[in-house]
Amino acid sequence: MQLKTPKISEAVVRRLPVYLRYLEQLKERSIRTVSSLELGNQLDMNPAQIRKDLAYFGEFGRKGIGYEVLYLVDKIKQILKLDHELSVVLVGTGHLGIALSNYNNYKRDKLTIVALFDADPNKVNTEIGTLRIQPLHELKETVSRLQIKMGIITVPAHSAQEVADALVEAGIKAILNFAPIKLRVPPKVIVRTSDLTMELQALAYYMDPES
Amino acid sequence: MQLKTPKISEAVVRRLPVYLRYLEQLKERSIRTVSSLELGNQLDMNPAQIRKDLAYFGEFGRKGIGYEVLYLVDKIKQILKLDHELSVVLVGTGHLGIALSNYNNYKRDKLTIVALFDADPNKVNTEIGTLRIQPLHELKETVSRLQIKMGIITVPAHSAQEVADALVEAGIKAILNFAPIKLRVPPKVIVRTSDLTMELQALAYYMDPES
DNA sequence: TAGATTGTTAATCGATTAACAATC
DNA sequence: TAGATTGTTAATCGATTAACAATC
Repeated sequence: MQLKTPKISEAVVRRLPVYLRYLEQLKERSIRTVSSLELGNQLDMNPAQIRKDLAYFGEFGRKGIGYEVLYLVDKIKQILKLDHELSVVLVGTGHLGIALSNYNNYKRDKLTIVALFDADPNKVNTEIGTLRIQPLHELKETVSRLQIKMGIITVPAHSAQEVADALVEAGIKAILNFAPIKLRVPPKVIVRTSDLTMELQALAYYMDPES
Repeated sequence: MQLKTPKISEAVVRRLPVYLRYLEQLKERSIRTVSSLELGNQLDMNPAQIRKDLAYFGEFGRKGIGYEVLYLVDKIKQILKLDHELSVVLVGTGHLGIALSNYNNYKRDKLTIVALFDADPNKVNTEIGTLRIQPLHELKETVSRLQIKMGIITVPAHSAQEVADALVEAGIKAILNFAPIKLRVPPKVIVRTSDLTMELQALAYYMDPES
């Protein structure tokens, strides 16, 4: 029911989970309200930016008081659509895949990994947590039966494009890709790539050559 | 020997590994030269941006010709300091930690994970690849003996700050943090946090509520 | 009421893109 | 030479920050 949507930049969307994570902590500590100034101090961000980010989506605060923690948590979850059930499929049950599928255990939202796939016949039909690893030929049927919208790719680079194609074919709307490769998908499908080794390489730049 | 350094933005530094990754592919395919136009097409980026990014660090191309792949690969590695040996320590040998330590097997640069640590006595002294998992009380001695400059944190959120403190105390200059928490470190230490669940949450925003 | 803090407009800052002279 | 493509300046675009009236 978002009426005012002037056009939200990706930078804003990426900050919302940051706010959410901290607000969840405040919630646990039973803190009722928080100001943008306090939030900014804790997160090393400009308070004006925080107010502006939130104001894109509505008037969530009260002048002179600040933001009510419980209310804001709910609102941000709504904005991020974490209040709807959202089923996720993960392909590639190596160490990274398993690490991500453990996310289910900690989750506070309705984003759930509901199916695991792997090409390795030795892994197929073994279980991780409560989920059975399935063979890839079951992908399409499972995605449509469980109404899965989002996919995570944690397979080696050489098979990532193939898996992406299969996910798109199965009707997936968004992909979080951990393979170090640029995926080609139709424009309607959203891809976000997270390359852990590239992060390391970028960090090396800031290393002081001496010392 | 970088003389001209007008002040490079983080956005630029984060794009260099993207260029590098693609150039490595061209190198493997024995392609000699590439233009910014071609690079831009392949990477979905603006060619002017690519030229500008590279020009911050020197004149690497030739007018009318483009960039020589081998030369540019070397230059970018130099800029990112991937031509120096750079030793990395990883703390937390859960699935994510193991996934990252496998990076050693694929590496094309001199960035190497040389030590693994874990708090769990059952893991200590077991091996992952060629590395023995060490107990945390050996951290400081190992970091200084092996001249380790960079650390990766893949422990649960509740112990991440403690580990960060220990890394800083041991003399680490940069930290790549995968725990979902904002770390407090002295200003001279560089921290980059990569929160995989936040990526998923941000992606949920773009989900079409219908369909 | 006085103090605090929002939501929002205006000012600033920085990053991206376009354009083009230089030149291979 | 003619065509291609760089390096770089200028123009544009967008994001961040400051400032402040509104108001709890």
